[in-house]
Amino acid sequence: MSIMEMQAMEVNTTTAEPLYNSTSGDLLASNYSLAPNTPINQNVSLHQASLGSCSQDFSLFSSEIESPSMAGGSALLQLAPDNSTGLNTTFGSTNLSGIFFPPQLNGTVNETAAPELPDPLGGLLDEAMLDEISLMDLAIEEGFNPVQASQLEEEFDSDSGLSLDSGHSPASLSSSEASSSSSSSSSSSSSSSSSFSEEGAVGYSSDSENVDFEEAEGAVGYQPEYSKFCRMSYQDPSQLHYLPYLEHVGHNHTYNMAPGTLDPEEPKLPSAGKKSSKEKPSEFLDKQMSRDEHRARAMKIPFTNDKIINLPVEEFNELLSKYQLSEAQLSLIRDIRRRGKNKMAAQNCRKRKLDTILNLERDVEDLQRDKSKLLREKVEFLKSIRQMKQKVQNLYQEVFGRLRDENGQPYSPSQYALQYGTDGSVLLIPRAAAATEQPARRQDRKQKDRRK
DNA sequence: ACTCCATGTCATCGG
DNA sequence: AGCCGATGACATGGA
Repeated sequence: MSIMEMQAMEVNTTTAEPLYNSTSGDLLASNYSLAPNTPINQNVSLHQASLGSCSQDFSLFSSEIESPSMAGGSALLQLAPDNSTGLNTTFGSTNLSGIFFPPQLNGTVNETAAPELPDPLGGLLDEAMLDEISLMDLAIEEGFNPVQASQLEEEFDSDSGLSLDSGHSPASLSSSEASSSSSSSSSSSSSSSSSFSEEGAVGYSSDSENVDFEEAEGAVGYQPEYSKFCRMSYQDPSQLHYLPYLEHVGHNHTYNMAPGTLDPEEPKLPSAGKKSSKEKPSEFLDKQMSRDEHRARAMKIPFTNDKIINLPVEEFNELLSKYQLSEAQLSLIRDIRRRGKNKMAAQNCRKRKLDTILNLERDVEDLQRDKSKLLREKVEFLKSIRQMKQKVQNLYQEVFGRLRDENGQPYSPSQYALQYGTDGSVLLIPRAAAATEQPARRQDRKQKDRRK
């Protein structure tokens, strides 16, 4: 309704108050009735006007029409409404000529309308049309199209709006995968094969104690959702049992390493058997080991890389204190611990980043749905406004066409127009006056008209 | 040969 | 001051 009011104001500069004060969207749809306290008045020029034969079935106004003689020279024709509540409306001081003056009326009356007279209602309707056009332009411009709208409408109809189908949500899928991953990683401790297991778990598994995965898990606190982006090895935990040895195959990151720490057993040549099927078992096991594991073995570190990496600080220091280790060994152990922890941190960081992207994409989808829904609602509102305006126009024609002057003649729509008063009255005023009247002078005009 | 992707690693920052 | 996690940047190797 505010849109309509604004549009009406754009056309009728004299409009100062809401045309309607109704919360009902179909305020004019039920019938053309006025609330009991909204009499329609005519100004003095209609002091002998009558509604003629319209009283019997004219639902807008009751047949109770103030007698011209009763009003005397300053007749204020009161068109008492019936008691219908269909239009519980307070008519403001609105120039009805601007809103209601029907363009068709110009051709239906005997008197010729002035050519300079505007066609306000038609303008309003055109404006509404323009609104829709501009809306559609906007919609198309921003990715909204009727096909999409219809699809969305079906979607909303079936899905009650914006909530995403959790069954289709990557989050739900990924969360289940995440849980399975978690259980997988925790249950794979005996095999030491999870990609979460880190180097220590993979490296010395053949000749050292099993990995304590409870500790390892304690170090990995983040259990993010698995997303569609997660094409990393831990996306499908079930595969981790079969492919752990591939995790570090061929990776030969030797930068930042002191030459003396290079593991002689570490495979350095890219041509050294790319096909695992042709490798000896010892080479196969070697390739399961990370570089740090090779280094640790070369430096004869007496405990697993997994412990080096995952033990709490106190236990780690306690472990170191139990052995007599050279400075090179201690340095390597510290590097192994640092790299191992950072490797886990990097994995978690990447998973977090992917999840963030996924969540943002879902947010974008939600917002796009919101936007599409609002656009469709706007279209519907504009349609409703257009229909209401049409009904108002019809009402205006009907009311105006049934008014009669003292001679029983209809009023010329080119010379007279209906106008709302601030007190809820409706005045019939000369068109020239209606066109030039300023809101500030409205009361004066009313008085002046009454004196006519 | 080249690109893309996953991963490891380092440097750095902030708690 | 040192530890530690987070993260950007870079390197590396596989597909």
